[in-house]
Amino acid sequence: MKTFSIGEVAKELNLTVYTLRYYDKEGLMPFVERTASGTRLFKKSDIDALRVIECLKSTGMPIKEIKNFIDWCSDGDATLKQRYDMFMERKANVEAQIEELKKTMELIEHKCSYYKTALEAGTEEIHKNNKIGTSITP
Amino acid sequence: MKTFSIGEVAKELNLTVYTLRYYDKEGLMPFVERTASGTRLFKKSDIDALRVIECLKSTGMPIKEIKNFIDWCSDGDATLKQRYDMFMERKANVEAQIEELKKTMELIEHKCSYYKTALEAGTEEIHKNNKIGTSITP
DNA sequence: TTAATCCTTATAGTTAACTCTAGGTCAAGT
DNA sequence: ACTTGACCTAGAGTTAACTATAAGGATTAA
Repeated sequence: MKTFSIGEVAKELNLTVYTLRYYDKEGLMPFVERTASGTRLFKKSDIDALRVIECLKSTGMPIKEIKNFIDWCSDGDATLKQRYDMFMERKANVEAQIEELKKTMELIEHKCSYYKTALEAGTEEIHKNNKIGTSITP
Repeated sequence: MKTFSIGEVAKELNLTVYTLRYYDKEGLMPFVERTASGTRLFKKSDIDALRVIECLKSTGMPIKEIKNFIDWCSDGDATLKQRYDMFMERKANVEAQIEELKKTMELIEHKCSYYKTALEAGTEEIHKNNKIGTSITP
């Protein structure tokens, strides 16, 4: 079976080898095998697992919690419920994050048009006697 | 004009007084006035400005960059272009973040259904002979 | 007036997630 | 044989963003 070096995996996932070794140290990759002399041998499935880890990371999940999940995976079917619950919670969490970003977007877009108008007028003064709340400070 | 104490502002914005003082130290609130004895007096407009700061923070903007923006605000009309460009860049950035989260969401949802099926079957084995790529490791 | 409850500064400590260095091993090429 | 470059570990250093502590000053309520 084809295997990959830590350098190859780092390139593939846009991570550094330092980061991968750090993840390993934190217990995120107990499944990665080694040669007799200690060099890591990554399988295709290990890279897939790392993609899942990156996915969880991108939801803002801290590494220690990701480790819990990895441990549950090693523990087998007894932890299916925990893992299901975890992903359901992640789902709700990501939905909330998207909503939050959409709210943020509204204010950002307001600022874009505020500055567009000001830029066209050459001065922010144009907004100064706007008292009806269409502008947001500053 | 009505003013607010640091404690009131902290409560209003769901921040701690430590955080607000930290922001001040980092130069994010040069507009906040003080009493003769040094106590901060926040105006309504200062709270609005802090909301904008929180908005920028929620886009993932580091505090040092937010400080640049605050400095530009103090510099007046000469910096309108920078500020406009900054918000346009933030807009693109937030759009990208939302897209990223939507991609993340797809994998998370896949995992939810993967574990739902496994949970119903009582075992992950149910997915083991699925070779057509509808499952994602682990 | 005295106690409580704010506020202040300066400075130290914490946490997460890297990021790097030093010193060493190993396999391939010249 | 030797050099090059990628790998290894242990452990130190970095950065951002808080978070807390110590020591003290001001304001209010009994």
